[in-house]
Amino acid sequence: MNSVLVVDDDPHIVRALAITLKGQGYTVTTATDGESALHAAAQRPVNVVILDLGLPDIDGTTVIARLREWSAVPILVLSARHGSGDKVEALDAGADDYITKPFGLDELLARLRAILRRNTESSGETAVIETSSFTADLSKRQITKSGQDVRLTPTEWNILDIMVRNPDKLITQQQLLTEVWGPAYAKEANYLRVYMAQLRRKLEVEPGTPRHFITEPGMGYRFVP
Amino acid sequence: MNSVLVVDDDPHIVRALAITLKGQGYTVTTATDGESALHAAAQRPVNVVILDLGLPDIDGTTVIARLREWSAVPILVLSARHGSGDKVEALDAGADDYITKPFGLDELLARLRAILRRNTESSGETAVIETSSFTADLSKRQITKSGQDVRLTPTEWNILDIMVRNPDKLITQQQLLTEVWGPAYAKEANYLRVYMAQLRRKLEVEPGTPRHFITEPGMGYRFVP
DNA sequence: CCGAATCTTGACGCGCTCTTAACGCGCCCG
DNA sequence: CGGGCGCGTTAAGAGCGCGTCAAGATTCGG
Repeated sequence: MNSVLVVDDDPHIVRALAITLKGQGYTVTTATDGESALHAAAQRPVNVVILDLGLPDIDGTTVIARLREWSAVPILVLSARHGSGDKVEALDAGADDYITKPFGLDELLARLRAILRRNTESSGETAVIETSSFTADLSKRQITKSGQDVRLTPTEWNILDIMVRNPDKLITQQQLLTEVWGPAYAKEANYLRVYMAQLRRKLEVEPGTPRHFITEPGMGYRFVP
Repeated sequence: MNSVLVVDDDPHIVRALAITLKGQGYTVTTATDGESALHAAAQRPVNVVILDLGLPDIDGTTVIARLREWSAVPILVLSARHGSGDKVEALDAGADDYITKPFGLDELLARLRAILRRNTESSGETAVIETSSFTADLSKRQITKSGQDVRLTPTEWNILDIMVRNPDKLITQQQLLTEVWGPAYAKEANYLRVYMAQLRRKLEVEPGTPRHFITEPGMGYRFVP
């Protein structure tokens, strides 16, 4: 899922971090000097770099600067030095966070989560659902059918949103009614029939014989991509 | 330029930080407890929040969570406690960075710069947006329409900025209102109608039939280049 | 302290969406 | 075989959301 590049000149630290991170579900690549770190980062895109400043060959700040020449990958810096001069230098060179050794593993992991959260949020995951007759982009709130944009009213969109987020799953009428209109309308099955017809007319190839918005008689509806 | 909200229960620290930050060119708002901090953030959008965890009324982690309910503003946490438990809690609640007191001012400023750099980098990928009727240069804050420069008021610009940074994406009215006016104005859909009309009159070829600032009835607006 | 630009606020009309009711059809069950 | 229930379809009135305009309030610069 998330890939991390760990760079430290001490093999023990590298190994300990690698084991911990793998245990958390990260994919881990390692390097013990600046050159191989830059090489590794160029070989395979990573989601975040954990970088020790005290490397044998290149100065840590230089590594950051060289990385920043072509990559915007988040960098989390480790350092044994407590002086604030190093911190300022590293952060201004383009690092995203800075921890001084010795550090708690839980803190490192928390900062890692914070960095990754920021990153995935801003890049905006594109959740796109495709069917044989239309395409739905949930983040853009946009529907396309054979190249043509389809306009949905708010209520239509609410229903579609729920259906599409639960593919192949049966959704009872009460679920839909309470989610869209509120619990007070749980008995108004009429509304559903009207709006399901609207959706089918707008999105199905043959609204008469629906292929994606399936009625399960007596129970509810089912969306099949 | 960049606005900072400083929250700390110690007025001395608040004042010292405010003076330092203003000296760096930031616009500074202050608060000495959680409630007024949330209120201040709701009144007017800020670019970053500096938050002390030890507030007299609300727990710092709760303040973070309440802020995160509606805002993605970066949060830099200060704390007197060194235990890693607090750090993990605050970071997982949605904070972006964490410094323990006492801290060096230069380190604080460096971390602030790192946070703000991240924020503007990720959003400001394409500086220039072109459409069939006008050209927008986000870094220069300049709009050109058929060779002629167009003057936009600050509010007009804020709206255009948000729309243009999210092309083809539907932006709900609440999103626009909270981003531009603050969450306190989330219900004032009137403002949007007025300003959207202004933008269309200034930027669209036919303001009556807009091609770039599209209304999605009942949902929001969409910018299509 | 004054003037201009900008923001806020209210009123009005139009179009669209939601609501609601009526009708026909097919299926299940008596 | 016939009645009832559930579902799909259609249509029409009511209400709401949107665009527009204009005037008062506020801010900002000179």
